[in-house]
Amino acid sequence: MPGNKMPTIYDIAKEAGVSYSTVSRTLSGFEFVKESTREKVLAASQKLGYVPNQQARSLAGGPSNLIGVLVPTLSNEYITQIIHGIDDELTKSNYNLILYTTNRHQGKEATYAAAIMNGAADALLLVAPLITDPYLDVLREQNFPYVLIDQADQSDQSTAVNTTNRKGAYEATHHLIRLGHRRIGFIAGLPQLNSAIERFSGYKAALADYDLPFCEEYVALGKFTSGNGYAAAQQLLDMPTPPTAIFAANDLSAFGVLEAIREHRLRIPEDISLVGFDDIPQAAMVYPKLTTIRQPLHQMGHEGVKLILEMLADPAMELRRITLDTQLIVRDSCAPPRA
Amino acid sequence: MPGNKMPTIYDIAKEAGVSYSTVSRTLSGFEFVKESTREKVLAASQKLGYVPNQQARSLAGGPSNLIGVLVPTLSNEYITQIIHGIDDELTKSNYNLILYTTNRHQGKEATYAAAIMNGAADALLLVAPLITDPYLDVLREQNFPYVLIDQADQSDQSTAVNTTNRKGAYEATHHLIRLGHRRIGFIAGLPQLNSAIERFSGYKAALADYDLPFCEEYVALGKFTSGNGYAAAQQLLDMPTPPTAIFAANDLSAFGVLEAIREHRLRIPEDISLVGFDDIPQAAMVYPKLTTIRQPLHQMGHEGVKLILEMLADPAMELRRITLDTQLIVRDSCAPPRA
DNA sequence: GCAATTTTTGCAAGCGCTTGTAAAACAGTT
DNA sequence: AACTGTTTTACAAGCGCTTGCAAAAATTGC
Repeated sequence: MPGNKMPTIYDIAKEAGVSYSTVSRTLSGFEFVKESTREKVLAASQKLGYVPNQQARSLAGGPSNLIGVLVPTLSNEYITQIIHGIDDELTKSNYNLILYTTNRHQGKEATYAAAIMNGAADALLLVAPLITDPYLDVLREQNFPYVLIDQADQSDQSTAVNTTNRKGAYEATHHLIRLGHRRIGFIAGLPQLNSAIERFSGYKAALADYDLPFCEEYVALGKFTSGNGYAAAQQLLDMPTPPTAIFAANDLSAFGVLEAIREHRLRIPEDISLVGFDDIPQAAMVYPKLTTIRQPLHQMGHEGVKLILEMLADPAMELRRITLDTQLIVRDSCAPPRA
Repeated sequence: MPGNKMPTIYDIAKEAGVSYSTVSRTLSGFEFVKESTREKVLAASQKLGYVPNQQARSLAGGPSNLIGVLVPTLSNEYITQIIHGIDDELTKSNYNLILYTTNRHQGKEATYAAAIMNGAADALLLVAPLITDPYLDVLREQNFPYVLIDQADQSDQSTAVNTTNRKGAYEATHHLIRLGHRRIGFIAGLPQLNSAIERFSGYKAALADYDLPFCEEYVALGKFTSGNGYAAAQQLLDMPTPPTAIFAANDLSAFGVLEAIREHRLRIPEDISLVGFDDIPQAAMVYPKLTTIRQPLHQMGHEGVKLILEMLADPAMELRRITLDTQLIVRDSCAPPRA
């Protein structure tokens, strides 16, 4: 609102002795501008310290050079890391990032999506969105470029970046089985998220493959937060015959489990083993260091950006789906069960 | 760019049977609109699913409803936490957040500032900026609303949110002295940052107050990163008579110190004590849990936003400076020195 | 060296909105 | 019922930029 007198293309047109449309042309696309003219314009804009007004540019039909990033929350380092990856990759382009956090008011995702399509950004990156909302359809109908990160839509109609959630969970469980555990608890994630569903499925598959019974009682809802993970673990630990190992669907809930185990005066990994999922930075810092399934968080951000940039360059780009590999990271939180 | 046909105020004007400026007036400011008219307009805009076009609005002189947040990097949880606080508080208002990361290209801060003043955002929140750059002056000259978070400018001419860095560092050092340490190493932060300077100053003051000599050799440059903290600690630990305690100017570098200590096969806190600064979430999760000085990271974000919102509401607001209190958090990384 | 091209430039219109100003509608007075 | 004084609405202009179209300049071929 203040910003007294920034130079406009008119100013630099006058300075360079050309018309404003010539200025516009040299500055944005470079169609048919004589080299000498271009230089004059560039010099003038340099001299006056010209900075294009994005609002005007985008209003007039140009790009806003903004990519919207929609995240559920900022309180989870898993999200933060992905954003970090996005930001890294975006910095290489000349797009900027506009961040929307949806956790508080729900239903806000749809509003945001509307605002974004209304020119606020050129494209949208959705990080772990709740897919139940119908705004995806709107985006798709309008042919607005977007990519899903860590959440595929059931209908398979969106370009998305995912990881091998099921396989990862399978490996985590298998790791525990291999160590000799037979009573393996599972702290489930938010059932609205595909990743949570797949991890659960991986857990069950491993159990089945090794002829271990699946017990409903060994499953508790952690909702991907450490608070709920703590509560869920309490529930498991208070059973008459508690599990000898726990696989938490994400690191954050694993930290809650850690806390609960400690309160029960049990030692890790001697008394009980624990595996997480995500490998957020803290996982390597807690004591004992957490064995977990690594998701390439940064890379997920990178790939998402690359995809969106491609879509922007080629609006007719066909649907794409990238699945990144997860990896078992063995650290100090697992051991064979007590004899 | 796609987004076929979003309804505009013209559409809703037609629908409501009033002129477009009436629509504009009821939708933004509410000056003198008859109640019945307002209702008609609101109903129409509801019906058509109208979403204002921010670009146009701001171009025409209205606010963009965007707050720019300029951060040096996203790889430090200390920054992330502040952003989190900012975001929380912003969500309550109806501003959105546009994020600029400056780490990669340097000198980018100035470019960003220019773009922002050029209408990209209504105000600017600068988190721990390097104050050497001259763009602050530009902002001030143009009377553009901004607030500094965790970095006061020397000239005391900016509204800012700070913490008691000096006092915190003093207390950290004092804590160590009280435990009986006499050789206390210091891992310094980035000397361009005021916080680093003040923490150094607090360290020296405590030494002086308790008649401990200040030794240049006990000071190593950690630059606020864990990698550099590690290297700095190596340097200290390899001295003929190494310190019995180390005060790291931030938690991140303290983590590096932790690593280095471990490699030297020393135990914490038995062989050597360690204090950090910031109290990022990891501090409570590492082993041993880190004794540190807490900065109210979230709150810093909150206060910053509150200030900026006030400035936006009252452009003539006088300069303001808020200093939040730090707090010594005693955990498990300190003990008296060996006999 | 001139017409026919082709490249380059300039003008006008318009993106969706705000806002100053003028006109219209309404009230309250005599 | 005419006249003020208000409240409410409509019109026009313009924010800074892009872009289609037409005019101007440069280039080519003969």
